[in-house]
Amino acid sequence: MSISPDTKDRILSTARELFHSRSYADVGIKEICTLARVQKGSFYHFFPSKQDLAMAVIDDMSDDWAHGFVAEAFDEALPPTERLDYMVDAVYYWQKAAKNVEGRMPGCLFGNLALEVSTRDEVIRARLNAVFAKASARFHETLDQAVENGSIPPLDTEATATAMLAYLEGVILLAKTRNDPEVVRILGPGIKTIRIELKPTN
Amino acid sequence: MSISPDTKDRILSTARELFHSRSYADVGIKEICTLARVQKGSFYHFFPSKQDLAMAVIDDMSDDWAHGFVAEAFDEALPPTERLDYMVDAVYYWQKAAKNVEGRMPGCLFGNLALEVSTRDEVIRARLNAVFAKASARFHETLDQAVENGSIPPLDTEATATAMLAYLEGVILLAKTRNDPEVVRILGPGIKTIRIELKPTN
DNA sequence: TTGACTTGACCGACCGGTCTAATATACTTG
DNA sequence: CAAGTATATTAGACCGGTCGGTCAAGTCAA
Repeated sequence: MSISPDTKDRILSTARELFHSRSYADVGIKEICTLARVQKGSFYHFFPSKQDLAMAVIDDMSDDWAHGFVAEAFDEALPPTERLDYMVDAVYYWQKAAKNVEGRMPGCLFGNLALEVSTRDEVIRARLNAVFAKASARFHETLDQAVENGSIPPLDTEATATAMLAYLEGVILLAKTRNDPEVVRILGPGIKTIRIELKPTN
Repeated sequence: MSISPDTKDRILSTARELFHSRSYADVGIKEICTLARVQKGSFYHFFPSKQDLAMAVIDDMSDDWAHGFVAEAFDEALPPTERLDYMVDAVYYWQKAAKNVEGRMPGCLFGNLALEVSTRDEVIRARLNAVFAKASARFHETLDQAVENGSIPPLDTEATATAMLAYLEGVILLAKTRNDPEVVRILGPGIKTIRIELKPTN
């Protein structure tokens, strides 16, 4: 078989799909290799361990997000409130599409991995935490702008931003457990009502 | 060795601890047996499979909750708003205590299992869904009473109840990823601000 | 010729689960 | 009560399969 320049990419995207639609522990390297049409030796040429693969998958998807629908959702041209709507809609349509293809709602890869491995693997946990921190920062900017232009009353924008991210993850968790993307559509709008008040600065 | 009448209970509580502090896939039956001081033959005498064990663990913990702090939190004697505070506080102190003992925040067993196995195991997924439905029902009652006694304006109590549960799970997810129970204390109060409006009944 | 990449056999450890034999308890009799 | 029997429980060796990971021998392009 000839050398294909995209071997690493094939491994990465295959692993990403499998980890997302099942779980970290449930997907073996052998299975990834088979689906990616790669031999084990090649795999370990590119990734020293399964843990390294997981890190690469996380980075890969995080980048895709940052340059994909997250960038669109948090477009500075959009009014702050609409950005939240956009985000919820994007999650809804994404999960719905995924369910139509696979029959099951995969949920959020980061959330899935976080709950599965963060008590066992400090390195992965830290990486996932960084991804969440970045996501939270986008909400934070949005809220700061909303407060600045007066569209919402002052509040603890940093805490509320994190709260909104938490809410989104929680909604996805429940929707996945119900295997019903409609949960996202119904509960999603609630994200705009979350408020954490400023701590009195005395 | 003598026959001990609580073999099944030992297996159950050991499995519960291990599943909670690690994950379903990461904990083997052999390890459970060793810690519970039980032989494999005995294990499979009481539980036909690992899946059955998981179901039993879920039921076990669900019952403990229902008769434990959930019953206290949703005590009808408490004003509805205080019940939400109680719930958040309980989660906070519980997670904090667990972290002090084990060094890591275990999060919510149900949430953990839901994200790990619900794409692979319909039976467990359905059971977890039922547990969430029961929890959501408690929030629902609470909100109905709050609306009834006028302490909050009318809203879609059913959807909001689910949204609150989602928020709680999301907060726990983020806290676990940060391995910091303080996240629960800081974001927790936000649960009372979540509102999902009634759909216009036309 | 070098070095990146591929091949696929191989490794020990562990997985969930099975099985037979032993043992303790409970139930039935005389 | 004693003896015998059925049943519940325990003991632990054993099974095929899979796990993450290794390795020596190639194959290719530069």
